[in-house]
Amino acid sequence: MELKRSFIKDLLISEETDKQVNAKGWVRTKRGNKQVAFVALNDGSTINNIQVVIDIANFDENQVKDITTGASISVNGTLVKSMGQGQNVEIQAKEILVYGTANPETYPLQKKGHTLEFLREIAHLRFRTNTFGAVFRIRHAMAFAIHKFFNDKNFYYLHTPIVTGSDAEGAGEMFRVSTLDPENPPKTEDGKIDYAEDFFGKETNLTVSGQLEAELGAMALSNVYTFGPTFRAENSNTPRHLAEFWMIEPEMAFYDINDNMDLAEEMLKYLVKYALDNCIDDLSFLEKRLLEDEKSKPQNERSEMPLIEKLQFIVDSDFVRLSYTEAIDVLKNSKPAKKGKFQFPVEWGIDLQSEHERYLVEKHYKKPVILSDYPRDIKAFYMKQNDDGKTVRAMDVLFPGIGEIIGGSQREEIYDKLSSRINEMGIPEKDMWWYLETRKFGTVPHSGFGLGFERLILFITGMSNIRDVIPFPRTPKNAEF
RNA sequence: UCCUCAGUAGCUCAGUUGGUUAGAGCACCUGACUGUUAAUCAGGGGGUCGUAGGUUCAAGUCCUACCUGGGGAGCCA
Repeated sequence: MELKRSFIKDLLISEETDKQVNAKGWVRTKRGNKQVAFVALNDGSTINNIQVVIDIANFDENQVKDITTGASISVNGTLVKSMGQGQNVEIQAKEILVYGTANPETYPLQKKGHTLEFLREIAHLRFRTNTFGAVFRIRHAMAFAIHKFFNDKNFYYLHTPIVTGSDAEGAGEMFRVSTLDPENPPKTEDGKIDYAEDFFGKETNLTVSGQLEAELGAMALSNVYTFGPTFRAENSNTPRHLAEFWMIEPEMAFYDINDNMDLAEEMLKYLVKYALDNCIDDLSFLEKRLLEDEKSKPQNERSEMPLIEKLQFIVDSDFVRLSYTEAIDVLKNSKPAKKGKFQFPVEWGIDLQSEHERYLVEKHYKKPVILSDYPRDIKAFYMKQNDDGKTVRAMDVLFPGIGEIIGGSQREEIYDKLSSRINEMGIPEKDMWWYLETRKFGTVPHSGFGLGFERLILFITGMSNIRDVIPFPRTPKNAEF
């Protein structure tokens, strides 16, 4: 009789021993001697392996030889209490089917640790390691939690376009989308490429943000959010940037900047708590990994607290809120400013540098910080202007170790003010007619923000390079897999 | 894009002021071991020293350019 396949996650907590079970998965290691072999089997359902015990006398010798690290097998056997230490239950194997072998001489994964840089070169196999298994299970849990959070609050998931003709936002360099022959594109009379001949009849690009379209949705559905891929063709080579990344962008009608900050703080705490409540095995593993990793670092480069404690701290603490202007005062009176330790001098009107943000979050407040009301001249055209004529209702959430995890604002809902700002910044108004019309017909105060999904995952997993929290990273000079 | 460090066996690394046949640990293969937990013990195979030039009697080692990766910065999420 065919046994129904059980997930290892469920077998490991099962009380029903002496029962016939089937498990399928990939071999992590095999140990043993001539009489008995111990196979650690993993199927991705949990970070933990189940031990399969093989009495070699009962099996074909060649078959046992094929069961090596990386091989895929199906095991029928008895779930029994383990005689050895280190696990509660194990499977006493009766029948084993080898689906696919993995030549030990060429299979690149070993039981001993690999560097993350090496594993990135074999991204097709790195899912099979403990670290990446944990990271991608957590990534899934966070995606699910985001939908749950918004659904429970009456937000609608809005699908904004990936291919966009709007190039007005200025969020970054864009990837062109075109079906024209790159060798011999059609030209206009003055010798320029004639995009009227292109697939969409105009220049199109991959989206840099779904915000403007999300605003349109919020002007009828009240609360919407987007959660999709976003593309930036910036030549950024850092552990915090990707050319293709996922972004969550809620947009809320009738929200002012304070409502916006409340929502951002509530959402981040909800997500961190969800991870603590649902991914504790994976988080514990990542915490140990991180501690091990940091042993080789000097004291001042190590984390202030272990991963799980850090996450709990986020859930328990109130985020510090202060205005840009107040932040500048704090920075000016800080020790590093007085001792001339900042590389970039602090002056009202500058865009804060990472060293300034890090000082505020990691040294001064030692908590997440929400900065608001930035100078108008360093922020985007759509942000609501304050009455002082100098600042706009922007807000950034800064996290320790990550920097800016959320950027958002109250939007300018007054037609004349928005229109004149668009003109001041030299954006062609004719391209923005649809955006401006929402301010003509039933405009309302509204707000929204963008959360970089991978930066959230970085924070929650404690990983340090953003290329290790997305399955197949897209970065300058790299689109392998 | 800028600054900086690195690239030596499948992996992680050592390799002295330039000097004989380039080393180690792990992995892998063979053998030993009746319950292992990164199993253990003995033996074995495995290298165009990132690529291309150059200096020198002699280059893994020095010089130049390029490629790739790490860390930092800018742009940002």
